[in-house]
Amino acid sequence: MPVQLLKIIKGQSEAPLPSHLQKESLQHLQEGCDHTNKYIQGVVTLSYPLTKLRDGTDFFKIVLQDSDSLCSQINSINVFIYGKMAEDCAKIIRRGVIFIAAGFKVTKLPTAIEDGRHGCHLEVSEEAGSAIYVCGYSTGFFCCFGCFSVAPKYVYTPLNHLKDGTIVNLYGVVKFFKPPYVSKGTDYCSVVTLVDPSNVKLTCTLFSGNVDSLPKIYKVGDIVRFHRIKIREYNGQMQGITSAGFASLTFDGTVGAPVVPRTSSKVYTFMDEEQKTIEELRIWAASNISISGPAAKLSGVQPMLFFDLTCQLVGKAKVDGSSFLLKVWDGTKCPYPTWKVPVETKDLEGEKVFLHQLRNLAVDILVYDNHVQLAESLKIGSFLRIYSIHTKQASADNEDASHIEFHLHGGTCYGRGIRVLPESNPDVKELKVFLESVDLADSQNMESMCSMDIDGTFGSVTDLELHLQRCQQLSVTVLTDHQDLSNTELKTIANSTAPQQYRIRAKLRTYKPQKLHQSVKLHCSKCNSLQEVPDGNDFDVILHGSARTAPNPELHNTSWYESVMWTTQDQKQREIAIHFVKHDEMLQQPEDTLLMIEGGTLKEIWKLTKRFKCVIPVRSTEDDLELLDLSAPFLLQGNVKYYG
DNA sequence: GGTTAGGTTTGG
Repeated sequence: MPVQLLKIIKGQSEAPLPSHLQKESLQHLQEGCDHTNKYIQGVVTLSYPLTKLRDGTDFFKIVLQDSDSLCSQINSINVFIYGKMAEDCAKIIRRGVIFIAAGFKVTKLPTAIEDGRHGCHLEVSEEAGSAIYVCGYSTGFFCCFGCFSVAPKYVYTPLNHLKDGTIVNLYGVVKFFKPPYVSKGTDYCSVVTLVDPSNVKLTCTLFSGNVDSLPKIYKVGDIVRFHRIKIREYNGQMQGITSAGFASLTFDGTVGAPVVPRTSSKVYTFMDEEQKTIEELRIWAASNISISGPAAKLSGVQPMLFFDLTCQLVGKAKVDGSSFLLKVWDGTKCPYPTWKVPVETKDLEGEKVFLHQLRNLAVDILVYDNHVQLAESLKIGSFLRIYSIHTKQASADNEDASHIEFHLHGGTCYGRGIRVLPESNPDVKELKVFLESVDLADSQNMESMCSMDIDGTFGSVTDLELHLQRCQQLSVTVLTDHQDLSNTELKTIANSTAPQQYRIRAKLRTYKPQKLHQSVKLHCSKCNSLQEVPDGNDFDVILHGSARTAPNPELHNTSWYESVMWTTQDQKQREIAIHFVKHDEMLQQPEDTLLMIEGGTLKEIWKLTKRFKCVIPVRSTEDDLELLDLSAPFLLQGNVKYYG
């Protein structure tokens, strides 16, 4: 955890500290106690110049005053900060700032105790897993808690408001980028084109002697925050260029992904406001930036195309002055025979046994010219993204079989280049899991699968290829409206907050309702359950069930209905009762009559609905007539059925 | 502080 600057409002840090941390007061600090989940907060009343210890470690000492116990006898403590944190803190800590530390070590002071100071001191370092938060700059000397000025507030300029000759701060979504490469001058260079909701593009040319201080962009759609970028006019367009003090943060552009900045600077401001900006830009980008489909896998390559490959480096070799060989794999099998670059075994760096095991899965990528220097520096086992690899189909003169070659040509057009991905990268995490699942023994028996006819007939087509082919097919149903919206991945939509407008292109897997009558459901407002409306068959089953209860003669002929009963002539000899409901103690004409029926079949009920106004299927209990199962209609009127 | 590059692919 680097040193972070927080903003202060009324003495409270605005960006909340990790919730597991509890504040510890100075009085309760003791050597040997567990302070894992504690933090200490106070005002810096003294700071000493940054020095080096005998072993070269940077060392920075401050005195911290516990603002909650100003009156108590012990209200301050020495804090020793070591290493990189010392260097970082020395840059930003002044008398009067609020200092918060977690993950500290409490050690007894070997020296005499000064007035009012704690008998112990705190030790803080990156190695010890400490985290430091520094809140609010104070311009003057010590002042009372709660009246600090606010950390410098940054103003961000939308891309449509940029003016020549200014130095600005801005946010943008990466539309295009060239990963850092060695320029012909003294620096690394990275070209980044941004867009923002103003729909204005800005191409920035970023230079730095330190490759780590250039933005860590891994893919189009990443979001960046640039501080102190100079705006100039070039060829009639605004252009961004690094100025002194340029700093950047880069964020994954995926909606719903954690908002964690990728940065090289240990000290940066990042508050709730920034988090909100990133989340808003992600949602804007989701429907306004086309992110080139799913990343290609080796199993999905075709001859004559350019693609970005996320892979692991398993071997490398110098070929000649202007080209360098990288052997990589991504766990999938290229469906074509691949070119093997001839190199002497002694020139090949990499685990020999592993390379042999991977002989059917690893591919040779030849990188040229300006990429050689970077390729040479790569470590075996590292995870890479190689941008704009060219697949070339070629047939060797002395062989009949054609093969596919992978080239990373010289130059940086279209973002050609190589980038090392950290293990924390989500794509790397996914790749690692996949690589671990690959059965190498199995892959070594794949020689025969490798044979592919020259005319391009598929010898072995993996599921993934089939999937890709399906995705590439034209849609049968084409939405003619909303052409202005670009397509959004379903994953992005699932992670977004409603309401939003999207356009999708997707493969139909299933649909509901399968039958039209299922588009209406029965709903119970009490238990909130939904049930299918029974079709004719279901109703018949319910009627059969209720027919097992014989009509109860005691319930016949009451003041409000007259009953008729008969037994069917068929073998089943069902008893059927029909109760004609009276109106004003009078029976009505059939077309005005409401009747109740016990023991009827579906067919018989249909017939009755043709003749009589309303039919209610019922059954007898000991002392009353009751409706059937509520999933059956309780009232039939002509063709209309009423459900409970 | 200045230089580099200033998006638009394919030779090996």
